[in-house]
Amino acid sequence: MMTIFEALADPTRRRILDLLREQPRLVGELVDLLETSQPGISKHLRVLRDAGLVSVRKDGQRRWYELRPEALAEVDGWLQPYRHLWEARFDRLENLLDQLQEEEKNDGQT
Amino acid sequence: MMTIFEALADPTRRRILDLLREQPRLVGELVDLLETSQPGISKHLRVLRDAGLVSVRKDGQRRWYELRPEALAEVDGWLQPYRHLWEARFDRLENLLDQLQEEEKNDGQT
DNA sequence: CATTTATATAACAATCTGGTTATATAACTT
DNA sequence: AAGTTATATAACCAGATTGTTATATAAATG
Repeated sequence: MMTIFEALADPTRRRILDLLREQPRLVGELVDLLETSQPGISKHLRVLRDAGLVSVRKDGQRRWYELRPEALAEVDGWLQPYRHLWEARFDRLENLLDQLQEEEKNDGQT
Repeated sequence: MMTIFEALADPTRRRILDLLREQPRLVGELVDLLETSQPGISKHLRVLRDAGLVSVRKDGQRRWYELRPEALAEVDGWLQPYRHLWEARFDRLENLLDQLQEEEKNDGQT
């Protein structure tokens, strides 16, 4: 079975999630919005479902697919210990830029 | 070329990043710490390098691989518009649990 | 009831992935 | 200089992934 990370690796699946972020959608809507055959979309939806990223609700012959954003907390959790590392770097970059700007101002005054 | 999301899909590559989070490492160290052949590790490192997730520094015949955490900001950025969605859900769950606990307390008193 | 519609699954082909072994390359060591 | 060490790349293979077409299934419709 696919992990969340593998599920997110495919760009079409990420687009599906982006579309479901706005609202639940029928399979047919997603087929119209993306350029992949209906069976292709159904297969992607199954992967997303198995990974816990979406849920389905039956409505007669239709299927409403809905985002389950909680599933993304796992990715966020993995990312967590890295966050301060890149934020620290951006802070340092910002400081450097501030400093350069400061120096330039001083140059202008001499 | 592989995107960051594809690079992160492989568990061995995620472990490499986790190890580099602590400190820069030589290829040989990673080979010892993970159970994959040296060429296997080198191939993963190339993928990570192409994705911008690590950088290399030559040191004689050795190569120090170092984490480039800024690259992960892209993943964080993709995740960003989802964050409030799952946080809202967790908040609601918390409220529900509080409420249940409250009701239980009241039941005890009757 | 026959037909159409919405979706899922099967079967298949092409490509990609991740691993391995063998080999190349360049830098140390003796 | 010859041998050893660290790493990268080539060549290859098995299995996975993604896409397609054909088909199954169940619900809606005339």
